[in-house]
Amino acid sequence: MARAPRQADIAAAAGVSQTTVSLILSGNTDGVRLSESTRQRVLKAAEKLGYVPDPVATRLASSRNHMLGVYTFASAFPTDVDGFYYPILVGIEEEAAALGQDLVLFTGTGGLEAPADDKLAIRRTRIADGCLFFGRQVPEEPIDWLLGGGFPLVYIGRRDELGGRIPFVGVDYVAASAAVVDRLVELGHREIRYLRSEDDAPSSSDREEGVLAAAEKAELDARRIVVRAEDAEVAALIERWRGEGVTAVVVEETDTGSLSAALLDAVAAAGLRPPDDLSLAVLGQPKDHPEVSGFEVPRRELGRRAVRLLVDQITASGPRIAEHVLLDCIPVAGSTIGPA
Amino acid sequence: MARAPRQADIAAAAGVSQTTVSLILSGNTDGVRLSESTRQRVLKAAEKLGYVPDPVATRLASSRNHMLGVYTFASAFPTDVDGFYYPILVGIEEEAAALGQDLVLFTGTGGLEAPADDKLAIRRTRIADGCLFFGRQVPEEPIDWLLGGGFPLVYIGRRDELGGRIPFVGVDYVAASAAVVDRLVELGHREIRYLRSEDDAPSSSDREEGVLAAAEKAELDARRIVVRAEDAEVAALIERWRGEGVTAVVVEETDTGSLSAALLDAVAAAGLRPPDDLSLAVLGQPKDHPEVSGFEVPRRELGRRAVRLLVDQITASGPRIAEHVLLDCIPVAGSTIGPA
DNA sequence: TCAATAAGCTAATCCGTATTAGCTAAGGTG
DNA sequence: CACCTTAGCTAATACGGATTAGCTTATTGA
Repeated sequence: MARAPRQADIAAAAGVSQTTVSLILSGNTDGVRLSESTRQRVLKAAEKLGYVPDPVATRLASSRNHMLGVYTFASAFPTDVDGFYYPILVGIEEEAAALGQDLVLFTGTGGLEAPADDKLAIRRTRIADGCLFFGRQVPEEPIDWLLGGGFPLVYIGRRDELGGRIPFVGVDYVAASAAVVDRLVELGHREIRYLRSEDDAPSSSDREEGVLAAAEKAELDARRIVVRAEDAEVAALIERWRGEGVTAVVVEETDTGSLSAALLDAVAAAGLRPPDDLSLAVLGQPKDHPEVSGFEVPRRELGRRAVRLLVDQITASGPRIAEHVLLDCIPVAGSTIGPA
Repeated sequence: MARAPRQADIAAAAGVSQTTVSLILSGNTDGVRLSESTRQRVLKAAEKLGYVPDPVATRLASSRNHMLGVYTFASAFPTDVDGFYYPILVGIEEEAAALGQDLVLFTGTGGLEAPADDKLAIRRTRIADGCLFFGRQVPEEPIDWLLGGGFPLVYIGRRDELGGRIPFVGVDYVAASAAVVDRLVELGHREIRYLRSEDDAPSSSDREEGVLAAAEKAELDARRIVVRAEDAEVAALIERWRGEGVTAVVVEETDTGSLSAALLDAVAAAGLRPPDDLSLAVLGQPKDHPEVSGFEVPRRELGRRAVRLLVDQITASGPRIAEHVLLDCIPVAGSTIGPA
């Protein structure tokens, strides 16, 4: 059971020092000069012995090992919100591969663990050159600790915590949501309702902000527009809105997609057919309903961009600057929006 | 920018040596004795400084880092065979989390790279304590190299290459497929066709083997049973089989699921309604068709089991033995099989 | 001919932790 | 009082590669 060959083994085989081997194998860009013949001898010996640098040792000595961490506060492969995060992961993997980076998925971050374990788990991320984070809430203390230590990290999703020091790649839900309402207004709608969940994730607030901004611009009565509701209450709301003369309904799309699904079901159950009986828009893309108007969240691009930002941070020489990127959504015309 | 505290810093703060700190923080189960007061002093200092062991250094020194590699020969998050491998990954993540292991996804294994890169990428897996492999083909040379070096690895899917030295967790397609045909025979079917793709993956051959075994047991004419075809040819086959008096069709389910989908479409297009007009079984579970008879591949369990086997190998003290595990499929009664 | 230069290489050290061998001082034994 | 325990701790080194300072030999210049 032969051990993996080290630089020292190559050195012995080629009759040089370990230093020489290291210099040759790592490119030797410095002022140190080595003859071409030595170079060849070392390279040949390395090839013959099947040498592969030990990434752990490399990292310890030089602090680069071409590994990016991926830290999710839930499961990296979620089963319940099936498919929502998946395209982001696809984007992450694609870009990481393109940039020659491996991915380390930190597990043990499930709900069972105590926050203390979370702290430890987050610190573990330091084994990688940098780390991507996803999740609703930011555990401020460990993240602050990582940032303070100059550890490169990028959040996926907008994060304003810690005084804006957290670099992130987010989605411009405000603009995209406003655009949807703008379009409805253009089509003559005045009685619009915006249905959102009780949950207070940043992405929800952003959408609401966009909706309200567009409503104010159009001088609609903002107070009547926003309606918070649970899935079960949606059917009753539809009935009420009919009485109020509502001509358009906008609903947010969350990661579980249950609220938009409830709305679509309720509308169908009430016998209303969009866009004739009611205009319908979803702020996001409901699963299995490509015909619904709204916008598409560039999830794959989100992943790719986050990886690029992270690698930029890792390779940046100067003092690190928190970078904040907001990606535009792609409008989806759909067939559920029509004139009032 | 304060550097992360090291054991040496704790040692200085507590007035002891780095060795003492290491012993205390790592549990010190050996014969070395330390007083309770020193213990407390060190622990307090560690707590105060916010010490976290450097995972890289730990690994370099001890050769365990609680990281399991995951090596896929394509993308870890495949977009084309969407969802087929996903449950396996879910299982891997669950079990890894349960066992306190992180996951390293090795990328750069896409189609663009030359085989030489594959070799390098595979060797890179040595950063982890062990590695899981998926994929149709086994790149024998690098795998042999890893095995030869005593590196723990487990394949997902049956692998007979390298003289059976490759540990794996597979699925007993032979038995599951035979069971499906047995059931058809019990119901009185004598003219059965087995539709499979041209592709020669082990999982395909296994299914065929099971089908043929059951056919022979029932003394059916084995030569007429197996039919290899492309998706496009399926419609024509259906027509032919009607003429031949075929009463039951069995189709294999591959990772893309395109062949079974083609068959289901063709049957519907021909106006045949199973199980009355024709009995239909799929050797696996076609996406979005839970009503079809056949069996369910325990994909999540596959992932979980592979992780367990890998961790067993890593922690095994004695000489490593290639372990081969075959999991049973879960029969799916479905509603597309009936009496002949 | 003697020093200055340059070419080609290596010794030594570091990164942070784990581990082994062994040292010291206090207490006990014959 | 010399001898042995034993408790309590540390020096030294390994792990594998990166890096810096500097050491030999030729070669050149005056």
